[in-house]
Amino acid sequence: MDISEVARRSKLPASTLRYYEEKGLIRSDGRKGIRRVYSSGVLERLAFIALARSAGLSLDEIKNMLTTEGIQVDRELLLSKAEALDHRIKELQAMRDGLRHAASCTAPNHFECPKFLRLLKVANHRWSRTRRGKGLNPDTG
Amino acid sequence: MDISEVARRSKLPASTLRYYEEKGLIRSDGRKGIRRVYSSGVLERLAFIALARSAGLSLDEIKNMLTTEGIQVDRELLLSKAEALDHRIKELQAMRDGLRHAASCTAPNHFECPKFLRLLKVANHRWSRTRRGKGLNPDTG
DNA sequence: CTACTACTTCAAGTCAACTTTAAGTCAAGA
DNA sequence: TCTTGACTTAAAGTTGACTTGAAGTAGTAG
Repeated sequence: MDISEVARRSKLPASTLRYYEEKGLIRSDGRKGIRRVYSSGVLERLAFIALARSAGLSLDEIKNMLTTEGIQVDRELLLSKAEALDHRIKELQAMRDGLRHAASCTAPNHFECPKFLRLLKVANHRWSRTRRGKGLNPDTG
Repeated sequence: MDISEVARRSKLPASTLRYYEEKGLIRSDGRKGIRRVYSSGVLERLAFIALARSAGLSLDEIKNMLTTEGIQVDRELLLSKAEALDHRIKELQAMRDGLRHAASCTAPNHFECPKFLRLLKVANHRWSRTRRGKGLNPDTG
């Protein structure tokens, strides 16, 4: 496959594929002249990267979970990422429930609604235990 | 409260509070001389913002969910955000399950493990239905 | 051979969300 | 009164993840 086919099948722009290669997340299997040639395995790899990105992992973190061949076998790392995701899932569930409640709650100001405040508090407590470093995860819904 | 107390209680740097004010997410209730004075309600507001941020919403999106007084009463908006969060939660669950499986799976290469690939595929299918615009999550930061 | 087009590299630009810096203000204590 | 220190503003800098632009190259159609 050439880069345009990978781009088409992965729905990523070619520039992103080059960028990922530069960062060491994927490899082209060789060149045909000056042009990159990819094997089909790159698509699964890109699918994994996309999923991990959408789960809020940084490219560096993702890189650490990958080898040239496949997924890193560092069980500790994998499990700790899974654990972190689990916390994040609970935050999102609290947020979702909070929004649904706010949508149906008749209180004039949600910041005075006990149920809403409780959801906020639960999530915030979890979040302060959970957060790493100083930044949040940079991703959108 | 002055800004340092809000900073201490919200665990956000004062610079962030000023930045949020500049962006219209929070307000100081007045000034004592040149200095900002806050009412305690700002803490709940900041808690909501923190939760929404950690759920992946941008400051602009969050701003749209807030009024000067509290949470926006636009049920449509709130419910659609909740819906989007629900999709995201399922992505994260797929990722988490994928990682846990990878950690325990004995296959030499996870990209050849049917169970792992199935998890990838499920998540990616959902993702392509879910994604908006062309890019992945902008992020970050 | 010439044109065309899809690739290539490298550098610079963009964006969100902050953070840092420089220069100034003000209330309080020695 | 002078100094200290926590605040203030406006502007510039930072980071991660890309994107864009300029200039060059290689396979192919005419």
